[in-house]
Amino acid sequence: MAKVDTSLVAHLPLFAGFKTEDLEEILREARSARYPKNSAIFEQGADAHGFFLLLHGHVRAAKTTPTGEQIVVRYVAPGETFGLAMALGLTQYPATATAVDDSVVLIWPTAAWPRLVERFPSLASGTLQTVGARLQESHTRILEMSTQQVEQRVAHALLRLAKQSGKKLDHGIEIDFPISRQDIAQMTGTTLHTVSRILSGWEQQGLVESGRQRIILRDPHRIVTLAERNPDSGPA
Amino acid sequence: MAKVDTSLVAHLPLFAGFKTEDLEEILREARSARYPKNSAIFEQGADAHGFFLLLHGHVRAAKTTPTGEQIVVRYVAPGETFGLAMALGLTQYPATATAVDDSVVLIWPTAAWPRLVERFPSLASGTLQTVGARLQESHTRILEMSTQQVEQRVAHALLRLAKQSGKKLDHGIEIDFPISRQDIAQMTGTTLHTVSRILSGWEQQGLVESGRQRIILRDPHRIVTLAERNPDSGPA
DNA sequence: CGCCCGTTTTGCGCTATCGCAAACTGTCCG
DNA sequence: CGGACAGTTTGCGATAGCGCAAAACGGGCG
Repeated sequence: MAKVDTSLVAHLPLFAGFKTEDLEEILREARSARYPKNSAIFEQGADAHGFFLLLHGHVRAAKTTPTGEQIVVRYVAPGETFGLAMALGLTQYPATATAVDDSVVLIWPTAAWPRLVERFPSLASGTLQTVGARLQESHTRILEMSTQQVEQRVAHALLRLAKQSGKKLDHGIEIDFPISRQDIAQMTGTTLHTVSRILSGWEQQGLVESGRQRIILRDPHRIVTLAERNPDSGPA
Repeated sequence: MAKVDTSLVAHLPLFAGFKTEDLEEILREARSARYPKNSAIFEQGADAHGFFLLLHGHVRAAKTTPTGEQIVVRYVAPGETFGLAMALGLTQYPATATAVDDSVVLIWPTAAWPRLVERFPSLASGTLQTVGARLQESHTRILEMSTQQVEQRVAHALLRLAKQSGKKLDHGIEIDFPISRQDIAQMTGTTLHTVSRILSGWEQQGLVESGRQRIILRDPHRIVTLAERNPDSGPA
């Protein structure tokens, strides 16, 4: 079991205000693991054996229906926690987590959570805020799906991804992990076909540059305009 | 400031395991208030001055877009908390809360939260579970909006309402508060017109009985079938 | 008791988006 | 270097559900 350096996590909001020795105590309970690109981290419905902190890479959390359709719940960026099932009172993971890039995580065993929370109550409050933020995002997403057209939703999704995991280039912002049309469709409640058509259109207008599992926002500002555009304002 | 009887809240999951005197200490920080039908409890964007526990009645939490469209985030039933903004790290309410029936609530001032969690850490864990459950519901809702047709979504919504706030009648289950077609549309991401058409159809088939802001599920079992029905199974 | 207003119902044309199918393409592997 | 394949593009017909408009309804209040 590798020793984990506190410097890796000390700057995270969740651990803000912790003393180095406390951090060490917390990290002592965790082990680290590496997941190669496209490998499963845990499966929806499996017993929640632990909770995770992503150190490197990118992870997709997806939910599957009984009939096999999938949606992407979220993409996890480095520094974020995931697989918190047990803290939320579940015994099984409600979604499947997959590494979309070579990824490194810290894993705490489920059993460690009650102990840690008792010892460090602020962990619970901190996690509460994290989960609260995710709840807000979910509500925003529901609002968007209820009131906006597909093009606007895709615009919002890309902007969010760019903000969370965008790499600045001189000619735009690149989303810093492999993401397919299908993935975007599953984030926005549409089909890969429609996403493809939209991106093709945007590409022609110079808004984006994209290829196989790769998207660069060339003109973020105009995409913001698109995202906020009232559907019936202005001509075609 | 009225004294609040612990027996009102002692049975709630959030307070399970609390000693009577602890409960009294917690309740001492709260005051109760009554909101008549259709009155606002707090507005989206207003400073979060407190958090709430619903004792009697029913409350609708709704989110409004900049352009004025609304969605219903959820209906709050007696025994549930709402307006937890500050516990989630927000300083303003992310939604508007309205009493849809004459309602009675307990209100804790925002400032009491840090004190209470410090004194009773299990409040944080308990709230975490509550919020976690809501997050799951949100994800389920997103999944439904992404993969199901309107009729199925309406079926699911009504079943959920019936489960949460259904009153058993000998000829079915009645949703125990006033709810309009528009409300249901805002819960399922559609229009009141479509909801009206669907309910009309169901009424003819004897699945429901409904009227002005009133819905009775006459045949819950068949509605469950509808909700689970694969869109392309069976003829029209 | 009758009026008024919010709610519900219903018709009809429209279109955004899906669904299917087929062709295309960039990458990785052998 | 040449598949083979996953991912992408694109065309085209079908349709669920929207948007608008108007009428019917039902309850509460003066």
